[in-house]
Amino acid sequence: MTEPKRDQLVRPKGTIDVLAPESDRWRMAHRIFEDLAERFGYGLVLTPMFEHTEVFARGVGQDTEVVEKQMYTFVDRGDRSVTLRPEATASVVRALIQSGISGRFKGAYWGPMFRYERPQKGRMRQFYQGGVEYLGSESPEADVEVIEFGYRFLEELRVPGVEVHLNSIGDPTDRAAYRAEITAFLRAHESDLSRDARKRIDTNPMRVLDSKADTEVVKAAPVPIDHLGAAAKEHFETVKAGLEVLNIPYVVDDKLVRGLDYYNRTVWEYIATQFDAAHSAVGGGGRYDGLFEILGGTPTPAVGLAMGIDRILLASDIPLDVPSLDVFVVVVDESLRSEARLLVSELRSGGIRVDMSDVQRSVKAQFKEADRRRSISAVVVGDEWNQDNVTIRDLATGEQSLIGPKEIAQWLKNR
RNA sequence: GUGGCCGUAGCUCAGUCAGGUAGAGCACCGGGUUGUGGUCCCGGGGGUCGCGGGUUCGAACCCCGUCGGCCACCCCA
Repeated sequence: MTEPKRDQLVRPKGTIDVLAPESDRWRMAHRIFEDLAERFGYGLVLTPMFEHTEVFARGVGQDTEVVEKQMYTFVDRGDRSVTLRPEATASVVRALIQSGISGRFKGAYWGPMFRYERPQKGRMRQFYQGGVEYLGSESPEADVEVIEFGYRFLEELRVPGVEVHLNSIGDPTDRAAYRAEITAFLRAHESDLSRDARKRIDTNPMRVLDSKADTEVVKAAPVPIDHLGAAAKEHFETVKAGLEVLNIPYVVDDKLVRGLDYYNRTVWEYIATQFDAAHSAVGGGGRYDGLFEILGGTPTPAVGLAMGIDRILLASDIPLDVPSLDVFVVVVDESLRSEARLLVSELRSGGIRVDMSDVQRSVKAQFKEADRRRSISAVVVGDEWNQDNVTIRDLATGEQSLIGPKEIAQWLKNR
């Protein structure tokens, strides 16, 4: 990180700037995400980056960490309380309700999310998520498809050592009975619990299960998966069977509960095992059949996920040294500069990645730049131009030949 | 929000313990090779040592504050 000079302006705490070539990886991640979303049949959903605070307060849950202390909330000039979105699911559901769409709907989104917290690697105040929502279906096949989506995304971005941690937290009716049990258990062990855990006994007892400070105590605690109703139980079994059909490995983690209130039944996280716990969760999702109602819509079953792009790129093995140009045009004779410019323009129109120097420089310097820019080839415009030829050099092998300018595209295809 | 470590050139860092007005490698630019990169050699540009204040004849170095980064907790993406 570069430090600011005197009056220099710097970015806000917990935000990042991403420049090339590092941003090449972001571009690639975005392309893979969009491509995957299209292959899976998810249409693009655009929603505002801020909402009326109420959308998240109600949607995410009043007693969640996110709403209690992480929201970027402010009052705008019209005296409305608005909040920078800490996640997108509540927004997408709000949008669906507002546009009056009902029935099956598959949508994908990509963009920045905001949570006010102490930054650390893989945990920023503005971070990026790509996610999909599968709305209007209570079928376990929808759960399986969404889980597969995230798994393939991580596969295509070459994230090693991914584990799918899977659990079911049941339906609200199952949870009422369960809540009484977990509360009683926690009360009985109250003296051994961390302070934070004790505070949660009344507000959100289930979340004590994944508190790292309380792993010992919680080992013997009752877990939601043992308290599923018949319907939720069957749903979960079908989801597991569906994953097996697709050869998607998973581990059932009966302590996995997620931090947002709207989930029911299936919940899961993708864990990058190469990392410590702090930022090993690179994505996660769950079923949220109750959210439409919470936000004032008609009850609609739904399942969705969010992938943490920042963390995924930290874990990804996608290399940086892929070629970023097909051709770098080297101008030998300044009198041919305009011709070279036109050649660059035509090649670009033909879909080829091309660049050249914007000022006169030595041939050596231009070749150096071609190399530094990770170009596949260098095309020399010099004396040979008068015979309607250019010299094209393969920068990896050093081989070069004389070809006509129109043959460049073909040369690239053949190499 | 709590606790700890750290901030010197674009990057990675040395110099801080024993105060005397800044260094290396890499990167960048130019030349050696007046039309050929990735190797080599030579040269060059670039820093009021994160910022502010204090102590001192003198501060990158000592003290205080502040901003930022990293790590753990918390929680999650």
